[in-house]
Amino acid sequence: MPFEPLDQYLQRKKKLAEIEALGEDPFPHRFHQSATPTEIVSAHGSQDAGALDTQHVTVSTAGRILTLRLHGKAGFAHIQGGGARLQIYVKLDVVGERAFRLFQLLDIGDVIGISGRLFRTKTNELTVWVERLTLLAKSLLPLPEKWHGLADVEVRYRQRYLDLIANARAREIFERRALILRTLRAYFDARGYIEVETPMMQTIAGGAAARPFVTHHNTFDMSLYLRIAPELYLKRLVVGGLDRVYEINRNFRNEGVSTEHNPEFTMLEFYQAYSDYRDLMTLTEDLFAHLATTICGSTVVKYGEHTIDLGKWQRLSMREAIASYWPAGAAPAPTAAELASREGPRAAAERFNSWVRARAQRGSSEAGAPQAPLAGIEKMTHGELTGLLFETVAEPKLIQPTLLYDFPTDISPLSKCRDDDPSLAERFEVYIAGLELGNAFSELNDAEEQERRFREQVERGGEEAPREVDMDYVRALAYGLPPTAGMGIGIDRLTMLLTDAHSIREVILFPLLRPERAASMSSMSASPEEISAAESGNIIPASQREAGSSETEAHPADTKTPLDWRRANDSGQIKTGPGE
RNA sequence: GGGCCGGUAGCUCAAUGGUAGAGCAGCUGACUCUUAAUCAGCGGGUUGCAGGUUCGAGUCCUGCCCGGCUCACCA
Repeated sequence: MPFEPLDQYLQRKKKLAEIEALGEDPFPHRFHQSATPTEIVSAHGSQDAGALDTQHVTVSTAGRILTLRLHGKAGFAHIQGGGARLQIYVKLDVVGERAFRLFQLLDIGDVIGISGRLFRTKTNELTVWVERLTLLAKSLLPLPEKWHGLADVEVRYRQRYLDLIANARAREIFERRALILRTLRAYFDARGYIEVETPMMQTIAGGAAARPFVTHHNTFDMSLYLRIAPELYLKRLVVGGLDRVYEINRNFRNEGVSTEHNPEFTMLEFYQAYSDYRDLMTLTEDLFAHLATTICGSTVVKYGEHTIDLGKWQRLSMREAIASYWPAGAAPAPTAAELASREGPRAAAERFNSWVRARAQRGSSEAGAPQAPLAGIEKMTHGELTGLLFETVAEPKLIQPTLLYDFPTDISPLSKCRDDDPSLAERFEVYIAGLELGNAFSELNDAEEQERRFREQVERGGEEAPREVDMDYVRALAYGLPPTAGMGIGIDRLTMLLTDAHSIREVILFPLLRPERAASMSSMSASPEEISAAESGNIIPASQREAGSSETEAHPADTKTPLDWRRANDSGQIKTGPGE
């Protein structure tokens, strides 16, 4: 099926036919590389012309053509392979007439194999003096334009392959993401953890407060949820004697998307028996410093305008954080003691709201300040209010690495509480650059207390509360879970931090996007006249194309791709009109 | 879902309400060390979609679609 831009697609089809007429196979099965362009550049990039000549280095390599400069009976091109670019020089009297004719029929985007010797041009660029040239794959669609590269954010995400070809930074981000994963695995493997995989499809979606995705299993005729967290399964494993486990895998939460949220995201969770959250604070500081030095070469990393030292941490209680980041206009700032008191958080939240409302009336808007008052505070518990105040007032301000501790117990249903104050949980979160990167606590291992908290959640209800109590988990605890500490780290956000990326979509290869519109998809298919024209090598000008196929163009949704269109409608993925 | 910004040739972008343009990419030709190659010529558009105002709309109005940012949602 031809794709747009049709004229260029057909033009390239025509060249393909000419190449076949030369007796060349446009899609040969194999080609032997002695080295990739990247390897050649790193091995010989520093050798001067004299050294290259005396050593007479011959190479056989392959890659995608990114630039092409023909000069009559010779020409230059750059090929890209393994991430680096290498220039090649093709001369008629070296490669012969047939190969040179092939060279003239090549387009930017074609994949070729070449062999020859290395030399340096007049301008001292490392270049292959091509002796043999083979087409390895014909490209039928033009690559993004060479000056500006690929800038359209939507195309970069939808057609990530183009982003990876055109933007070196895209490739670097995902290479670095792989390095982060390797480093994490090595770190935990070296400390006696075993990596495990637990169910992604669960009958009860637990371990976090989030709306799950629902699916259906045919044979058992039952609903299944895509997991929102692996937590409850990993702790079952600790009950089973796997004292140190970790899992790196996807979680799914049926929520909105933002620069920090994708509905599926990758999470590291690890648990270690005979430990508590203090041990994990120490581990966190060590782990982040280790990651930064391994991946960025220093504990100091740049994130946008900020310079962040992952070797220096502050520890702050949630109440201290609220008190110290309280906006000046909403004075007086609550004290930690006030926030600890029975009505303290509510009074502070009301003070905050009246400030926001008054400011809205004055019409003043300070940069970065919230525009809407806190919603739903009437129904919130003491702990929920504290958590909300923290997120509103302090979280965006936590740029330097911070371990935030003393979470309210009533927003921490899976944590042990402090011995000296049952309203506070033995829990902390990791904040860096205003991002929430990690969440850790001493795991609640009292089965009866856990069951009580679960029942309370179910009774309180709400969209994000579990529908039923996971009694098998409670039963597992009843067999005895050693004192255990556990932690989750968001891999996507961690990658953002270590690659200076400011949207989660930059670090996820294929982030969730709204589906492409049916109408625009149908424009990618061509009419029968166009296809036969393509086969005969004739190109129909757009003006005639339009006239010749106007009947079918008039209702593309009905006539071109009826199945796709109806399917999209049935599933409600595409909005078809007002009022939906 | 709300607010703000945007959608013009394949790409990056122009165009007081008055004939839709440029560069790159593409095509033809010239050119045996170029690299944003150069030179000469050619083709390429339902200005996101649908209405409205107007003698006349890329431009103004309304609705919708799509994207980005942001707020809300999201421990």
